[in-house]
Amino acid sequence: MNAITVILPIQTADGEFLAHYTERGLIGLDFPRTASKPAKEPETIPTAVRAWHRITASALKSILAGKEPAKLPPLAPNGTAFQISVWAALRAISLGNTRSYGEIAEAIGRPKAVRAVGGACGANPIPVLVPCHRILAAGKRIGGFGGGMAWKRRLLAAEGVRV
DNA sequence: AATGACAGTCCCA
DNA sequence: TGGGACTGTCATT
Repeated sequence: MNAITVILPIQTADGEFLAHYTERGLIGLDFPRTASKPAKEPETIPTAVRAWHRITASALKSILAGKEPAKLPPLAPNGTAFQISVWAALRAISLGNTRSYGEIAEAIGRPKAVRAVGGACGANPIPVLVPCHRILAAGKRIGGFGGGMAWKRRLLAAEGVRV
């Protein structure tokens, strides 16, 4: 495996996100940092990555504006088999809808691994596009969020979700 | 190799 | 309202 990695910035009204790519697709998306570091751009950015990045930027801005993105880049997050299955289940949730941690656990065939689903959500390397923010605790309580509760509330508000 | 902590949930008192 | 069991992953010991 070639193991190229490209990190490209995305400017939004909420700050500068950083998108991480390998030759397989998007592997990570960082929330804006308080201490902003410069994005690392190699001399030669593969043509495919440029194309993916346009799609990523468009999709990110769409969701922040509360609109379902027309298209997503190839998503290739690294993780355990359990985490991959959780993230796949998250992607099936459309904008403006929510699930509970328990519902995700059931959907992947591990109904008792509710706690672990929370862990997998927290480990999600591609927040927003892989909608970990659409997972609420039982009874529509807000639950937690790795990127900070402010972001979870911000994203849910954009999608018109009330908790 | 074992333990503790965690973005949860159900059960039973 | 509160404590215990259950579960996958990671940091720490």
